[in-house]
Parts: sequence; structure tokens; C-alpha cells
Amino acid sequence: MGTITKALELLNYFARQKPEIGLTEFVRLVDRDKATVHRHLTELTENGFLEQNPVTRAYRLGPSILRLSGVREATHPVRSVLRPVVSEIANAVGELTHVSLIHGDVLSPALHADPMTHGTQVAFDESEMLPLHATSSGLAVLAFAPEGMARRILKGPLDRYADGTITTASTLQAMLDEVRERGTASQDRAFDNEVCSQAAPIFGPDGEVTGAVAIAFPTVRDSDEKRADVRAALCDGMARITHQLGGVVPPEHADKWSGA
Amino acid sequence: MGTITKALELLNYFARQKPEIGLTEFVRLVDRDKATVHRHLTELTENGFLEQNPVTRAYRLGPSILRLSGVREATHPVRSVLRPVVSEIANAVGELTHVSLIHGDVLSPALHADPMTHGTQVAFDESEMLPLHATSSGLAVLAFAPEGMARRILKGPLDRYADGTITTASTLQAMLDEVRERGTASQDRAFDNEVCSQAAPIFGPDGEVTGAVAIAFPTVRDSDEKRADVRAALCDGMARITHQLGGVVPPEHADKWSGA
DNA sequence: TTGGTTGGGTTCAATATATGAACCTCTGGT
DNA sequence: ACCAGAGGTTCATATATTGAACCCAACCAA
Repeated sequence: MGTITKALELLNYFARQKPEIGLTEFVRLVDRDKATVHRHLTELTENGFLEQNPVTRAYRLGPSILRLSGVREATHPVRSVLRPVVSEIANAVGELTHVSLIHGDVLSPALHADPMTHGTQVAFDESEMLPLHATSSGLAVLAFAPEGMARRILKGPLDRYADGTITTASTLQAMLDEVRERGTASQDRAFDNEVCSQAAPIFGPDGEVTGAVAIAFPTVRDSDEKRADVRAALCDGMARITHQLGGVVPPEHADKWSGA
Repeated sequence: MGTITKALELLNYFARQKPEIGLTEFVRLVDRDKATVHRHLTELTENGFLEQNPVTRAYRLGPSILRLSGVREATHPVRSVLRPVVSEIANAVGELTHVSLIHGDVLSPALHADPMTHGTQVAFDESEMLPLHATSSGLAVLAFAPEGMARRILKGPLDRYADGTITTASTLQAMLDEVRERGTASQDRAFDNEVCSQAAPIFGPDGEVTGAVAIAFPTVRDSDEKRADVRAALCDGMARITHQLGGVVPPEHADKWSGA
């Protein structure tokens, strides 16, 4: 593993619940030598990717991140383009809606909207990468992904995240066939024991999958009626989002989302 | 210079005008060996900080940037907290308003709002770092910064950016005294030959300067009346922004901005 | 077809660069 | 006064980075 990767990995430990991390804690987290970690941290800090709380000396994400995300938004405005439509879906259904994009063999959350209409809500951590086999977003992606990706995942270890996680290649394969058929993926307690979700794929300019839009809600609010609503919202949403991002729904599959 | 810094520096070459950069172009830009640059680029790509345009194979900023900026926003919401107030100022004055934060010895833009009420407008590049001696934001910061920082800048080379750039330590020193007196900095043709600007400092929790809020407009629209308006907006804005960020205006200076 | 150019990407020996065990310093607790 | 745990530093060692040269594909012109 290269030095660059080692340093960048440090950034992944920051999350909503853990906005600041000290040197020693980092050493425990990544299990590398203190001197090494310290040098990485200072170098990241020098470049503005981290900044130090002057009183606790703990590190937190720095201003360069903001600057770069500004550039990316200005030139490739995924978020700002998506925000209105994702919010609209979230408000219509009344449940947390998020869009995630493929990044290697996991999904990277790009945007989420939470209507906050219920007392309980799904906690969505935008910093957490989503595994493909344990989320409805992942299944939606995999079902329409190129051969190689599905093969890699089917072969690889299928870690268990919650009681309902698919952990065998055969059930995953069967599930993917079903998703390909229906156009949307549905999961209950796959990633978290209290939430279920549905998702639909999003396509890029050449009709290739680039990510997924998903709606997640507490299992306790599940019902046949709700599922139908959610599915309808996703069928509508995936088309709009795909279109917004300059993508096209592959014609051979298009009918799956047009009807309902 | 460490490997990490070399790699991260690559990210700085992306800007609004240059959203995608190919391997060879990078080699020219940074003047390092192609193999080295390539390894850095691939490593950044593997970590999602870059992504490759599948057709041109050129690199652009990747999804991890979005993810991390989401985390930073969730835990340390500078942008979303600032957006309404900055927009409000921009709309009130009718000119481009931006907030920049100190990052080493330069300023890193954090947010800007452009009311787009005029035919011509200042082009603001959120990816460009602002030098302290050649921008009104920089002067506002320097005037209230700790000793050391001002000393470093006064000593260092004062590069010329435009016809009005301050390039001698003595005039800079005089200007800083004046800014400290007035509370706001004003510059004409310091960074760009067609724009002038005014700025006020922003303070952190311990009364230390953390950045500046500035209003920039084409020199052709300059007038005494406009200057007064802008200054008033900044005096109001700096207090609100400082407060929003959990900072306090140092009591010994506070009167400078309260009156007007 | 050939030959030339430009861009992306790869190889492998040489060496510059990252590493880690041990050490230092400061703070807070007892 | 002592200890524990935090952040940070040093310097010999070895490992990971480097760069000249090379390969390949696409494009262009003759």
C-alpha cells in the first residue's frame, strides 16, 4: 500500500459521530506506528485537508475539502442538480432518500434528504461507504452492473451486517435476477436491524449504471401500501435523476420503470 | 517535500476553467516525472479523490471529496450556516460577496454568493487561493492577525498580481495600520485589473482572526456612495458571521464595526 | 501502408524517502 | 513526588518512491 493511500485512509475515520480524532486514537484505529501516523497527519494538515483543534490538539477535516468540493460542484454539479429532486422525493414519500455513486466495489453516498416528518428516523451517515451486497442500493447497482462486478462480489466474502444480510452467493444471485426483473431492489434488515429500504439504479451517458437512488425507513413503518408508494417514487425518481445527470436509461430495460 | 504533499498538490490544479486534466498535462504543470505523476494520480483515483473520464482518460475531482465535505458540513457546518447570511449580504449590496478562511499564509475561499444583478460581474474562482497582501480580505486578516503572520508576510516576497498590488513592505505596513484603524480594508486593482473590493475580518472563539468577508465589484461601478454601502454591509456582516461561527469580536476592537 | 506524433501507461535498478523503536515533554490525577 | 497517558520528535535502517527508457494505441498525413 502506498504512502498516499495510507494517508488518505486516515480521512475515512472521520464521521458524523467522530468529528475529531487525536493522534493516539488514530494510532489505535489504524494500527500503525505513532511517528508514521503523526507525519501523515501533519502533512495532511499542511495541505489543509485536516486542521487541528488548537485546544485539544485533535484533528478534524480541514478547509481544503470545502474548496475542492466547491470546484467539483462548479464543474460537475451532481449535488446541486440533485438536491431539489431528492428533496422532493423525500418530502413526497416522507422518508429518508439518498443517492449513492459507485466507487470501486462499494457505494459512496453523494447526497441525502431527510424530510423529518416522523418522530423516529433512519440515521444516515454520509461518511459511511455502503457495501453492495448488503444494501438495496447495492443490489440495484449490481443487478444492472457489468458482468465483472457482479462476479467479483459473488465470489468475495459476503460480510454480515445485520440479521437480514444476504451472505450466500446463491441467494444473492437469485436476488439479483429478481431485481433485474422488477427494476427495483428491496431489502429488510440487510444493513441495519431496524431499517428496510428500496432502491433503483441510476444510469450514465452510455447507459451504464453509475449509482442508485434509495429510500430507507424504519421496519416498523413497513406496509404493503407504503412499499407500493416507495416503489412508485423510485421509478419516477430514477428516471429524473438519470436524466438530470445527463444519463440515459438503457432502452432494453426502460419499460421496468415506466409502467408503475 | 513528502509524497503525500506531492499528491495532494495535484488536486490544486483543478479549477473551474480546468475541470479535467490528463496525465501529460499534469506532467507539464508540475514538472515531475510521468511515472511519478501517474502513480500519484492512480492512487488518488483508487481512493476516490479523483475519477477518470472513461472516454478521454483525463482526471477530474472524485466522489470522496463530496463525501468528506458532507462530513465536515455535518459536524462543523460553516457553509450551510454561512450561506443564508452571505446570500443576504450579496443581495442587499447587489455585488459578489465571499467568505475566506485562513489556511497557512493564504486564504482559502469557503463560500461565495453572486446576486447576478448586473450585466458584468466579478468572476470568482472558489478553487483559487488568495494571497494576503494582494486582496482586501488578506489585508483585513493581516491587520488583526498575530504578530508573527504579519511579520512573515512583510518579510516575504510581495508578488505583483495587478497594477494596484502593494509590493513594498512599507506601504503594506502603512495600509495595515489604516485598516486596523478603520476596521475594513479597501483595495482597487490589487488582485485583478478590473475589480475593487472591501473586506472585514472574522473572528474565532478566542477573538483570533479566522478569515474575512469581502465584497468585490467591477471598478467601473465604484463610487463614494457605493463604498459607503459596501462598508456598512461589511460591518454588519462581519459581526453576524463571526457570531454564526461561534466566534467573538475582540472587545478592544469592537467599536470599529458597531458605529457605521 | 508507412512513418510520425501525441497521449496513456509500465518496468526495474538506484536511491531518496518513509518507517518505527526509543525518547522527550507536558498535563492531570493521586 | 510519582505515575499514566497524551502529543510530538529523533535517527539509523530498510523499504517504498523515483525516473529514464520503453511499450502500446489512436490519430494524422503522405
